[in-house]
Amino acid sequence: MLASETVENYLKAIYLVQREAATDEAPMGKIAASLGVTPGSATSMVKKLVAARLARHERFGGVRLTARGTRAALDILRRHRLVETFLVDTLGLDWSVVHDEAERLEHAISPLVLDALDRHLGRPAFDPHGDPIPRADGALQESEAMPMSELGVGDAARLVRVLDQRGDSLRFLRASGLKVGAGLRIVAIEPGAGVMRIRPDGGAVVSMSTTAASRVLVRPMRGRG
Amino acid sequence: MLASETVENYLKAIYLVQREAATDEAPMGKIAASLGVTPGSATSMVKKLVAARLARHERFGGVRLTARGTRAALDILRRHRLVETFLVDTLGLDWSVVHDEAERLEHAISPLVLDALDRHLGRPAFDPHGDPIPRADGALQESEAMPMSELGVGDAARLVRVLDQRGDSLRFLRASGLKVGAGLRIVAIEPGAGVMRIRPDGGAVVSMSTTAASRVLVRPMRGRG
DNA sequence: ACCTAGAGTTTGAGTCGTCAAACTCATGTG
DNA sequence: CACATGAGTTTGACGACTCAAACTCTAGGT
Ligand SMILES: [Mn+2]
Ligand SMILES: [Mn+2]
Ligand SMILES: [Mn+2]
Ligand SMILES: [Mn+2]
Repeated sequence: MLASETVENYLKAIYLVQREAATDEAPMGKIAASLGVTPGSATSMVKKLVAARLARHERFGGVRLTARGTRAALDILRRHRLVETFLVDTLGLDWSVVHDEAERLEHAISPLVLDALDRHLGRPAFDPHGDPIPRADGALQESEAMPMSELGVGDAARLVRVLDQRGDSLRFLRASGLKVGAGLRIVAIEPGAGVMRIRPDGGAVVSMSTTAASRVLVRPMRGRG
Repeated sequence: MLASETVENYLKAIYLVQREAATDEAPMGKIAASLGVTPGSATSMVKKLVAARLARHERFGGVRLTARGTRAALDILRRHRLVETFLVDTLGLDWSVVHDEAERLEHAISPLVLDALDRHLGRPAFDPHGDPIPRADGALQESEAMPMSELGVGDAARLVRVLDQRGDSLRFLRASGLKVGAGLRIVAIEPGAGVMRIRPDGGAVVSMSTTAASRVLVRPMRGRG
């Protein structure tokens, strides 16, 4: 709203980097990398965010959003994920392309349009990738899930979320029958090769690296192991 | 696409100013005014458009888009009007607010999203204000219509288009029952006061200045005068 | 304790789009 | 025909954002 498109992108990037850091601080280099910008650019923008009381930062330390910064980031994340949901559910686009589209559209959505979109979509709680959609008041509840890579041979599970937003990853998953809500079973693990073999319900067995599998979140089901 | 958001706004503005000029040339001052920018800013941007072969211009003369510039402007106009149609038809927003929303969204719509939107809306030919939507190939057909101000007392007509995009004008028209497609009849004209009185089908008589009425386009119907 | 590799910061410069204010031009009225 | 008026242009400056490259700090290993 008050923030420029660039500031919005930084806030969202810092929020996401911060979430995935153990220390809950976003390293400057990861912020820069996630925005495709040099570390120098990130440093100078973070200075502005600090001046605007949206982030805290001390020289050579990590970046942490303030309450206001976090609130703003969640607002942008809400726009992003509602737009993704709209693009898939209403317009029928593939889940592998909507992230990039939403990356631009998220900045052009007014509160009025956002609310109309939310109502039109039936106030969804999750986006097409299983990411939770922050509510209008900023509430965000992550779903209970574990990395698919932690399952054992014979374990059954339901796919609930895909963290990797890269188009080719998403296209591979869709082509394999691994979509949000799908059931699956681990049929083999090759620790030496770093590969696991997975059978989606009603589909053919596919192989994935365990690192790729660690970015796919599942909810285990009781099923004969 | 290749053009920045600012360049897109200039192209669209020049196109629209050019269309309403008798000479088919856009005066620099009108371009500047329609964008809310100083004449100096418009002059320097037009220089860039000329360098990019999107417009032609000679010092102290009018601005005229090249074929490429016109094509680009029509593409932006298509995005703008399809977005407006979506906001009204799909999201249920009021026609008085969608222009400003579309002014931002039009720059964030990729060809992929545009086509999905077009299909979802049933490839509409007109936007909520009755403005024709340029086709994907750049074809644009203006509808046959005359200013309501040129009707005489007793004439019946159908409202086909509203040129004025100002929110309060549109809210007044909607509140009066004067929406696109509505029938109406002129019940009185006061040339001295510059006012005409109109009765929308099934509604109460309302007064409008003839200048306001000249921005409302109608198609006359055979009806007893 | 040192010292180095890597992470982060600073500086200086460049692009884009804007404005204010000084300037130039075209025109039509006296 | 002069010249005032208004339209358009130029200039110089600024803010927002970016990069390359020089610089500085921190941490880990020896
Ligand atoms: Mn973005
Ligand atoms: Mn998502
Ligand atoms: Mn616009
Ligand atoms: Mn319109």
